[in-house]
Amino acid sequence: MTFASHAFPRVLETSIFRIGLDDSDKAHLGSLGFILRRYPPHAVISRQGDGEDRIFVIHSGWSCISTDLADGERQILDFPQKGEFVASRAFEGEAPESFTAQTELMVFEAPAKAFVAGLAHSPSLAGVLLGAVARQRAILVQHLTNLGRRSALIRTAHLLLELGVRLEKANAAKKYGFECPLTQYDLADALGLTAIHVNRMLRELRERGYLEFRHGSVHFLNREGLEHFAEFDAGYLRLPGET
Amino acid sequence: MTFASHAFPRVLETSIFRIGLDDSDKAHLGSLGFILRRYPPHAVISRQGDGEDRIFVIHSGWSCISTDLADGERQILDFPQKGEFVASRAFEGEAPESFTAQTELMVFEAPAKAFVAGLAHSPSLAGVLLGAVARQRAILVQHLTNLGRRSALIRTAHLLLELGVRLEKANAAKKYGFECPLTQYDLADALGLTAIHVNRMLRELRERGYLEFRHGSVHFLNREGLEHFAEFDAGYLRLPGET
DNA sequence: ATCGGTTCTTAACTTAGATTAATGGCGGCC
DNA sequence: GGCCGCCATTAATCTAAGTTAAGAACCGAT
Repeated sequence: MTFASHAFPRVLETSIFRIGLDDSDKAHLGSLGFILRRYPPHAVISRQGDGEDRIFVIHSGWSCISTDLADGERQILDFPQKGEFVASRAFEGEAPESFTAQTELMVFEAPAKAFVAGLAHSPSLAGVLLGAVARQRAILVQHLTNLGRRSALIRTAHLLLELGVRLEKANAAKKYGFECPLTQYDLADALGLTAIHVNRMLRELRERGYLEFRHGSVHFLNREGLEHFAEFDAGYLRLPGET
Repeated sequence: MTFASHAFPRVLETSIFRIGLDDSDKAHLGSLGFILRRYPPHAVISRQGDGEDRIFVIHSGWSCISTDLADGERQILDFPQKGEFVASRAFEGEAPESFTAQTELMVFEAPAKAFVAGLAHSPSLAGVLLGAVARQRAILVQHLTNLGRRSALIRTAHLLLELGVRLEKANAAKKYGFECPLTQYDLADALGLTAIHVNRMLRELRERGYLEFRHGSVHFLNREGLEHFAEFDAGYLRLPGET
């Protein structure tokens, strides 16, 4: 009994894999070789172009998945949260994305090969994985829509609302908001803006009485109003099978 | 022997599913109930919010996948091409995206349930599906990066280069370019720009000697130069297993 | 306690892309 | 043939967001 075999089932309870698996599936998941690892802040866990063959389940801490551009800029694709899984292109081929820790980060890791091979023995696990992949896709699609067709102000609000809901689903939010160690530069790289403009947008949201983002935590002041203003509908964050 | 059972194997030869399947897998695929259907231009095949349970493989024609915004605008997510598959959220739950024909469109359709159930009996098909899903994700990720961090000019070039490569892989490109029935409004909705600005960007690309887009066809004049200018690297369009 | 780095904040100015408006081409249809 | 609707094209103007610059607040390290 390693540390991992203790902690892993516990994380599953609030994870993306919590729905649709019976005990034997979960036992099976536990046998796929997930081990718990720790990365320090700013550690690059996998770099764009690597031949990557691990899959990850977040245990705690913040990280980001990003593409790196030629001129040194980056586009952040997502901030995966506790219980969510990361497998940029683990299902074969080189990783077109980087995975970087932002705070101290604890993740469960397993070799992708073992994981994929394991799917053949557990149809319900395969189904749950497809559901999780579909949810990731929906998140990416909303992000893309944000960048393409929404104003900077709404875009910023939308991202913070989304993170709020995802953290709630992972039981990692507070009643009024959530802890968020992201800098305004991080937000800018996710939102396709400059950090200066993000600062303006946060001020605007504060002045309009929607939310405060100070000292590393987001505090919703008028969440319902904000959701309406940002045309935010959390439906896309629901897991298949979740009510 | 229906029409479909004739045409379907033939399309597979140039499709996303061409690699990694042996004859028995292909026979299995053929038994999943794919039928060939025709949709007229502008037909809405599935609408955002539908409980959707079909999956599609494009046979011929152009279509788009999009999200519809409250104010009547839309963000086009992708233009799926011959041999590629479409299954917005078919793996359970409601479709957060619309699927619309742009020209006359021929597609193979099958019930998602039968397809997903079939995966359990064919591990290699499941693996190939995961690969196809990973490629779709990579396309989406490039699109997102385009919107977030690239200029309108490069963004436009990048999209046209991508479509060129995808059509070549489907054996549907000409030596110097490809037929493209998209309007500048369609491009605008994909690129997060206005049609007027797309027009300016196409003129600019023409004046710089990179490409011409006239009378429904894209003609590359200096493809290598353009790929360099647009930082375009087709690696992300490769299928796992493809050389 | 002081220094240096990182992050936040604000103001002044510039620019890429949106908006508005107008024109011409082209194909379908009565 | 002439009308109508869609699409391409261009110019003039406006605005959201970027750029540059410069402090202030905060933090850890010496």
